[in-house]
Amino acid sequence: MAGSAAQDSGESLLFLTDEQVRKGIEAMFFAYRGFTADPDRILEGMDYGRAHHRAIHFIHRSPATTVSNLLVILGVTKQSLNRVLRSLVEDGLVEARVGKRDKRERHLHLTEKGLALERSLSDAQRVRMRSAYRAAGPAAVQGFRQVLEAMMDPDLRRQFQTLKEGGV
Amino acid sequence: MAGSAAQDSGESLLFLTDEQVRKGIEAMFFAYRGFTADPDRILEGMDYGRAHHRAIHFIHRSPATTVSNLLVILGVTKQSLNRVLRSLVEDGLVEARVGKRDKRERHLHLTEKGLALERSLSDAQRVRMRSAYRAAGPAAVQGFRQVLEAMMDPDLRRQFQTLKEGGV
DNA sequence: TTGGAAAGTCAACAAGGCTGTCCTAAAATC
DNA sequence: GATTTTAGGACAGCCTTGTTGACTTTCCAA
Repeated sequence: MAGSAAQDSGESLLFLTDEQVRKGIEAMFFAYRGFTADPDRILEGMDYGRAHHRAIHFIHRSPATTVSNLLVILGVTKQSLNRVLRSLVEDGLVEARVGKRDKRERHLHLTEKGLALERSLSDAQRVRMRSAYRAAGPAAVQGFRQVLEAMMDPDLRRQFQTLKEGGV
Repeated sequence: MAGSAAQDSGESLLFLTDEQVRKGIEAMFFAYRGFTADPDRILEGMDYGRAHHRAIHFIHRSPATTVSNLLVILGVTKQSLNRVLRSLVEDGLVEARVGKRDKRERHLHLTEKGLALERSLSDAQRVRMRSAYRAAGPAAVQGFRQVLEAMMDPDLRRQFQTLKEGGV
């Protein structure tokens, strides 16, 4: 049966069969495993995990960000993030500077040591990303980004777009 | 350095700036959150989590699959999977039938109750997928699939492609 | 100036990974 | 026929990373 179109209301819907969608779901599952595999390998053995990687990534991404900011971006509870941040600060990868205007806030920065780990993690992840991009081609990459963006929760999409502008 | 093209060997590489790649990484992170959000909401409150969802998905996907098969696909240890399967069997969502040719094997099937939960989970996930696909358009969807496939580990890619053929 | 909200910390618990070990039954091999 | 390998299950204990609940410090506004 292969190409049986569930409904045939014009070619704009033709591609949306349950089969297509299910394949997309599984592709997402398997691809995410690959996506995290390289950093995971680097972190295993050190006392860190994926949670530390995420914190490091976004602190690098938005230096001087506050803990609350990070909470929103990462979507975890502050207690959960706190444990991760504490170990990073203790190990001298992250510096938490008390805010000048608001002393309740802690502004987060990577130290030299933190920057070095960040670089090794993101290098590993970029190698895979880059080779996937190269294999798929520029047009595919654009489609990839469009679908991912459409898949996000609206709140997260806004977060993503803010970061996007900030970084370009 | 921001936008410096690391190497400039023709326009086929030009788009691969660090910025582009970093955005892809973050898009992947945020999109995966959205991807899992709906099933997670359904499962919370029940005694189940994402691990149960994954097992249910792939048992539904490949009925009569064995425990070993599932281990390979899910990429976890048998101890970890066993805990999940045990609770699903106890609760009457999954049936484990002793193999006829090889009595050591257990062939896994969803019961009516299991099928019902599978349906509600995959419906929720498909709604989001479908609307992302619709928003991005057919060409984008193809690119999306190409990049995801290129991002997988070769072993996982083979797993994925096997499932893909089986299902069409 | 005081009471509430916001930012952050500490403690304890749960899910779901992991390793290691031991066990049975069945199949495959010698 | 005896031995080894394979499929699967069970139990113990550990780690990471989520969660809630209770607490302090700081800020701001009534």
